[in-house]
Amino acid sequence: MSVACATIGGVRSAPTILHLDMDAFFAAVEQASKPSLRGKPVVVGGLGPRGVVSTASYEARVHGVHSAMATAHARRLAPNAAYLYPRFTVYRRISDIVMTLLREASPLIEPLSVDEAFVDLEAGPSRDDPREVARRLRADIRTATGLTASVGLAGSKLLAKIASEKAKPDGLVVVEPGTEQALLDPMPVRTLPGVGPATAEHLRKAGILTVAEITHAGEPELVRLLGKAHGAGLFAMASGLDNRPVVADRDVKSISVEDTYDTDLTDRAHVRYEIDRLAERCVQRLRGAGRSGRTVVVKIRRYDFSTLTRSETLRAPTDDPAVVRETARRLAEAVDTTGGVRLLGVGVAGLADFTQEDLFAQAPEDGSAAAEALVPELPTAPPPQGERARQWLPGHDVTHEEYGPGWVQGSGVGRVTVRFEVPTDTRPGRVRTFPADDPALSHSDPLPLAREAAWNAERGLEIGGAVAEGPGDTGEADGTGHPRDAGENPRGAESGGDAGSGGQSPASLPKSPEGAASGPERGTSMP
DNA sequence: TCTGGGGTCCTAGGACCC
DNA sequence: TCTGGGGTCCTAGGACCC
Repeated sequence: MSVACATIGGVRSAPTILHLDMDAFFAAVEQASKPSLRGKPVVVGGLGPRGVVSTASYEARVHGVHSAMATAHARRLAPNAAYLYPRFTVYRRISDIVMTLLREASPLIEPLSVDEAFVDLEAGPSRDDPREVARRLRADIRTATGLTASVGLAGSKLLAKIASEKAKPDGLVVVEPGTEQALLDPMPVRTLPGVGPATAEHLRKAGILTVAEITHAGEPELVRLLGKAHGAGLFAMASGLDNRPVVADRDVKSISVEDTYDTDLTDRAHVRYEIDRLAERCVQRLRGAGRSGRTVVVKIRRYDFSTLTRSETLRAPTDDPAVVRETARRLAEAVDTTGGVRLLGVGVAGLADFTQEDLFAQAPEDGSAAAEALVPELPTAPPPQGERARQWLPGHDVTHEEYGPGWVQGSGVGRVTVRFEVPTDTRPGRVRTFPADDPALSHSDPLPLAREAAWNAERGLEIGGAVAEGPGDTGEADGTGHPRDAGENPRGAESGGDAGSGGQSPASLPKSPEGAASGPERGTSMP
């Protein structure tokens, strides 16, 4: 922590901690990419029977749709919204731009997710008023991406975060030193980080509903109610005492992958097949990060949502697919899965900093294991379901030989509907329908946003895809400008949502070999 | 139509060691 | 052969966050 600033009671005397949060990030990116969706309700998330909402645009929130809600529920609330699978590669690209701009304000930034970060302005080069820095940042982000961000400025992380929440959407809120407690006192306990449904219920039973009531109860009472760490921490927060520094470069501690299946897995061979594939994906990500790990973890969620984990710590770290697979298999096989399994996961923890090349150091009993490990054994069970149709996921990018670039609006019963428009268009593009197996239609890379392309050019950066002039020009002019909701950002996920939860069960669709990180994956949409 | 995916941190009991 | 006490590692589960 910088020494340049005096602190009083755990809060700086100047509002030099900045929290930035992009507004309805995934949905906003989709609207920037797809002119026909601007001003309209957009919901991004899993689209399958067990999908949940990652992000709803403000137009969709008006109807009561919010993050972490079952997508099926959202469809009932907002049947006319556009429902799209996430495009993580695009979000990450935009995120990189935003983080770059933040780092220019101060090298001490702590990203919390793709769309959110703390910045310690005390560590930055600027002697300007933090308010001015924040104003400039918001303007620069809008220039570079076309998207809006909300910013909170305060003397602590706690208050900066609360402030950015109040600032949404597209605002800036500064917590002036000295006003902290007056701001906190009337807020519901759920406002504090670390207070979720369970803790809130605990507190409610003790008659504690607001932050002020936490401080009034006193620290011993909180410790009694919630335990040492949680109780004491919460009491400090409620009292406005928050010394947590902004920490850059937090180290990853575990890497895991998981899939929820559209229908429960009941067959043991099928479970084993899926465990194998998850282990493979997990190791790919592990290796991609240049890491290895000692502890293999298997996660199983049963038909009744009861969730259990089994883990085993190896003698040495590994990134050997065979070792992870065999360990995961063994752990999974020791669990009673009669009744069905709705989710399986494989993870690796206890990460070490190197990629394990020395296969002999970790070979299992079987002497041939080292050799086998070089050629990862593929899952042996047959793919559970037959034909692999081409997958046209709503929201994902395609190109037609004749009509050019566009995106999948919907698919089903052997057809796919495409809207031909590109981010730089100012009017909605035309819609056309094709046979699902039309050879003229193919998947394509996402195009840069309109502002993104210009920003990249200005900085002399390579663009992730040519800026296309869209052939599909004119279209229905329907600009229904729904009013912007001044409402708050719901708690819960703005990230996550693997496209995979949708449509077709992951079981029936082998993952793209390059792993979970990118692009269209699996699932089909049957509207 | 219930309830995603990727993480972090904390607790608690037992093993094991000194 | 009345058995203390502390530290660390491992495992499992739970709460929480985005």
